[in-house]
Amino acid sequence: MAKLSENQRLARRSQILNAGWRCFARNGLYATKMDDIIAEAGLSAGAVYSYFKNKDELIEVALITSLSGLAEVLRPLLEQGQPPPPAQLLCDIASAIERFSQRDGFDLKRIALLGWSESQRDEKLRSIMINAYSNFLKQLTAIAEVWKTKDCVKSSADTDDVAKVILSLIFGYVTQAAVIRNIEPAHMKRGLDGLTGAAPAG
Amino acid sequence: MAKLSENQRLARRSQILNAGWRCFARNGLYATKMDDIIAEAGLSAGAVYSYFKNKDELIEVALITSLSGLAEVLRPLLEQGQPPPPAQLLCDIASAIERFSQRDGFDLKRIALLGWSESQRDEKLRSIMINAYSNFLKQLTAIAEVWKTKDCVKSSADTDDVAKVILSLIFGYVTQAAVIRNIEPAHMKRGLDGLTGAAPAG
Amino acid sequence: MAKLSENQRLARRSQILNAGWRCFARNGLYATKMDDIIAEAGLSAGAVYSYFKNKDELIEVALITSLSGLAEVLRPLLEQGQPPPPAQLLCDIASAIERFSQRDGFDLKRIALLGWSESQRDEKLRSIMINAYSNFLKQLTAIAEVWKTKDCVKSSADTDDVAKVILSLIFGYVTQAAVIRNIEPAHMKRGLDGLTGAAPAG
Amino acid sequence: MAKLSENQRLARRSQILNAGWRCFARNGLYATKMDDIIAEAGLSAGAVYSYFKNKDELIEVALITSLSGLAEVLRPLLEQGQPPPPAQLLCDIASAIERFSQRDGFDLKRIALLGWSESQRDEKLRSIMINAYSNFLKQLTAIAEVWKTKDCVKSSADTDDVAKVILSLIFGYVTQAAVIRNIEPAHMKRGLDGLTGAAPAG
DNA sequence: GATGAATGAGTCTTCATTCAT
DNA sequence: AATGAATGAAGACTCATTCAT
Repeated sequence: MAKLSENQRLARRSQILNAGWRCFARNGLYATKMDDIIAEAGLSAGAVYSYFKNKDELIEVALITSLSGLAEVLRPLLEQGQPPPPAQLLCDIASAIERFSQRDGFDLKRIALLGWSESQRDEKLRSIMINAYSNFLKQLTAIAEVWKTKDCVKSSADTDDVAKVILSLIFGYVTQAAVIRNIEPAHMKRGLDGLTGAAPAG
Repeated sequence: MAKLSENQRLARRSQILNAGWRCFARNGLYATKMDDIIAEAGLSAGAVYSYFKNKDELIEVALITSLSGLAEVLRPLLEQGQPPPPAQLLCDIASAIERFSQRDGFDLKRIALLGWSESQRDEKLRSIMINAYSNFLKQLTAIAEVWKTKDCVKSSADTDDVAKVILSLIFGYVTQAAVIRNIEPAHMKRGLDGLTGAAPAG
Repeated sequence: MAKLSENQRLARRSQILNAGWRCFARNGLYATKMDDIIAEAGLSAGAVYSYFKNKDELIEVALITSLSGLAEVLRPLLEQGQPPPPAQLLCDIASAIERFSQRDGFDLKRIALLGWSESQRDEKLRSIMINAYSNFLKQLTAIAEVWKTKDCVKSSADTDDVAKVILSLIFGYVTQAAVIRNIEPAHMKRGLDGLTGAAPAG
Repeated sequence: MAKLSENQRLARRSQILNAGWRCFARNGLYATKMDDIIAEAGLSAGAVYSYFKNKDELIEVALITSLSGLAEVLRPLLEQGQPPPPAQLLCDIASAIERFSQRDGFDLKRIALLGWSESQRDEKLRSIMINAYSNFLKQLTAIAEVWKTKDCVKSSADTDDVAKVILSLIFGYVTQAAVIRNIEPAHMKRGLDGLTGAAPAG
């Protein structure tokens, strides 16, 4: 066969990675066997192993690229100069995650759960996650600053803490949506709205 | 050899379960080998297998009992007639989780991540989780009703949605504390306070 | 099953090692599959792997213990105070090797060839061999000193060089016997006798 | 593409064979992968396979041509009408082997060890070796006859046995030089001289 | 003729589980 | 009841070889 172009190689790699995502989302990291991924990718064992050193690398890349996929999706929401109020932003983020999740059997929320779990035993993965999430936190802190100027956030508040609460809400949404499957973006908006702007919280 | 009393059997079972928790928290569900648990419990393979049918059962019981342990811990906070305002309640819950976590190598937060992850491929486990979490949600809804009477929550709010948001905050706290390790109960309180009771959120 | 005594464990290990020797002698190091050894030992894979970490360790131990077996066999010949003349000693050594070789499908000469070959790519193995062979050389040097006093060796000779020549003769016997299979201990005696004690060689 | 001339084909084949020799000498027969040889030869897999049917053939040809290379080198020493005395001849042969070995990563001594080892499981290879070595033996027998006339060898000696002893010395030199790396051609001369021409060995 | 990507049979190794003692 | 040695099915990975381009 002719030498593959860089683009073709990248496409092949994506094909395998997609197969991995689908299998992992369906069965978890460990119950997924290499043969499952190989069959799902429609390739041979050798072909898969020429793109990924071993199963661990495939897992790692699958988890890490999910993370950057997520960052890509959230960027426009987090970098806008005029962020919507908290409840609306949260709803927008949850919606973006849902949209991203619905592609081709690749469920970002499930992958996120796998990644969090795996990060507890893989320090390298955890440090990559810390890096990615710290970035989100930084962006959320900046947004909280803007919110202060719009009275969405108390002027006395610590914007770092506000950012952590928002990130918690996002993580919690993902978990609840994946595990209990009782929640939609709009619920988050309405619930946070209900909690917000009422009398002082004391 | 003499028949063991019911109490002795129960103690043995706990001993194994504790060993399982420690191993799972340390290494995850799959990287933990039965031999690890056997060694950690200080028993023989045969002994462990006389208390648990197989590894899957041990995993299941470990995850499910964690869940009920958590329920036990949260009960006094969720059932009190006079709940503190949202930010304070959240802080209390996070603190309770931390206290519960610090026991003898058994980290509830890590176990929670494992459970969420595992629930994606084990429907039986997931339905048990749904049951437990639905209970929390019901209790939180009741609390949200009380909050309404205290103006901590808008009178127009849907208390189910408020409950979901509170549960998200708890889940998100657990995730953030386990993965990023950047957060303490007080941050949640201050952050939610900052977000709450400011001008209308629109 | 009951706990095995130290002796039982050692016996089991020998059983596996013997199976390895037979397989290696028959088929070489690499064409021998673990399944061959497992079948030859009459055990299960797991059992074999509980005595040897992996195939490499089994190979290493098989080669190294052969070496010490050889040393055991040669010791009485090399340590005797009154060594026979060179040609006779060589014949005795070759005979001892043959006797050692004929046990139960374990051919020391073939194993030696495998070991020499393998030593070219395994420095650890090579250094163990160097150690063992250096010992032989030392003993042979001492013998050459005795020979000098008996006029079997010129008084002007370097006994280290004499020792190296004797070792060469042993190695060469092993090789020729294993590869060409044209030689017996007596041939070495007669050939060396023919070469020795004639007119000056210079 | 244009058809390659016979000369070009032969050059290509040599190029591959040389690559094989270098790899085999470096890593042994089995740890050397076809990809190693392909890379060392600077060709493509397909190209190599158009010159050699498979790895076994490449191994066989590499070993056999080494053998004839050696014969080529030794011929002038073994066919001369006036052979030097035994110790000197041995030294000359060892020197010739060393000279031959020092070419471009191709170590004849290592290849010899591989060949001996492999001959234990490949009867075809062994019979080719027997053929080549028998030739050496025949030439050495003729030389021993000459030695008899010069009193380097006892007149009563069996020249076949003398030849076998000389071949053993050569094989032993190769082994000792490759494995222990403690020996040079001159040591063999001096050692054999020390052993020779002293008092009757008796 | 040449290429090198793809194949897939073949190996090593692990580990949950059993059961003879 | 308890033990822990033994089992063997299952899974990850390799690498000689092929063949479409």
